[in-house]
Amino acid sequence: MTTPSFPVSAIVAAQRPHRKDAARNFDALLAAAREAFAENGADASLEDIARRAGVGIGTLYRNFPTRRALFESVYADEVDALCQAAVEVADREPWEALTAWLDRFAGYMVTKRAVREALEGESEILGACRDSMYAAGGPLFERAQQAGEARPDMDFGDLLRMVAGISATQFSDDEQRDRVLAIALDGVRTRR
Amino acid sequence: MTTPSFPVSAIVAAQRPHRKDAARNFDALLAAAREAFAENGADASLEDIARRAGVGIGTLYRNFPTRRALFESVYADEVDALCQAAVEVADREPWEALTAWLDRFAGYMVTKRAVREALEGESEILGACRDSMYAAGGPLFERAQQAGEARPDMDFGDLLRMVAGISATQFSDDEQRDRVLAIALDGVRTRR
DNA sequence: ACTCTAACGGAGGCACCCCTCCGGTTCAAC
DNA sequence: GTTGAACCGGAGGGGTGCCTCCGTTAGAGT
Repeated sequence: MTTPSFPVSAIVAAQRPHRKDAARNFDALLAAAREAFAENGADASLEDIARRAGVGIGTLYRNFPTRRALFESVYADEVDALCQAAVEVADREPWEALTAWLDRFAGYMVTKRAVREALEGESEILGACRDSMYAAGGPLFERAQQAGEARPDMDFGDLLRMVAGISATQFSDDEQRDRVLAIALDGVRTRR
Repeated sequence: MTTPSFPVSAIVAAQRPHRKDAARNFDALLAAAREAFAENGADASLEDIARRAGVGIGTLYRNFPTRRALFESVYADEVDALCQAAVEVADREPWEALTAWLDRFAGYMVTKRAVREALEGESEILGACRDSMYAAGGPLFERAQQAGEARPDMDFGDLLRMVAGISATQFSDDEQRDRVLAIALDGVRTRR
């Protein structure tokens, strides 16, 4: 949005320890945390995460002094992937590109309900994630607007929250989720 | 939906104790629980609820043996109010009646995020709540469909989840929430 | 091979929550 | 007014989570 976008996961990579065993533990912790956050939401037990990683609780705290620090690290590269997806989609027709990216975005939200909370939180890296996301998806939306495909009386933030809200909801099955999302996106599309 | 609708709060009223002090505590507990659930979601601390009600934890457990029992009782009359609103709105134009009711529904979702979870849970009274809600709102939607105002390729369950999802999301302000909701509902409306 | 420093793991103190149980209290019926 | 049944409050035992601290271990540089 305002900030230039760059791979937020680089910030995390910089914190990866140099020693071999330490690096291994660092990775195991991230993997375990990713699992745990997906299963139990953002307030998963830290002790459980250490257990899953086969690591002492002390090691967890040494690498990630706060729950938030761990949380941020976990999602940095998911956000990167999302940004990457925006690039891959850029050469399609405006509306098609936008919806393709939003589908991808929605796909994340289903399992990673925690990402959603991150969209609001205030912090160095989480802010960078949000900025990256806006920088990646925003232009897709604006292009659709300029092509006259998306309604002009809303902004990208509106759209993102709409999609986030819908995809975070529990549906009876994936079909229902897709159906509802498509209907809502119909409301975003310009009438002709 | 399938079950006939009747005031679910009557089920709760039947469990209110007869003795004066007991009845007072029962009411205080419900009020405290309503507050706590609104603030902290469905997993608010039971001990905190008892504290707020100025009552021992034992009293809470005597009246509501499980967290779920308390939870159900709290929301029964909110659901009743929602059903009542459907009646009040029934004499307006089909589309206008539907959106008016959905606005009311959305209003609940903002604060009472717990109601949303109730929409899925399985249990005697929670099931009755869901049925009541469908019985109240469903006809409004079908009327709009028959009037050619709402698209025919979706059902009331789709609509409810869409609105629930959007309103449960955190927005920067109420205006944004209303704006996004209106856009999504535009997708529900038949094109002309 | 040796060292010494960075990293390890988990015990332990604290806080919170759940739920049961029981001695004391209060209502209401007679 | 008396009385007994219904109701009360909260102490207490068990569980889980958070975070710190420190004796032990193992990698990296020489």
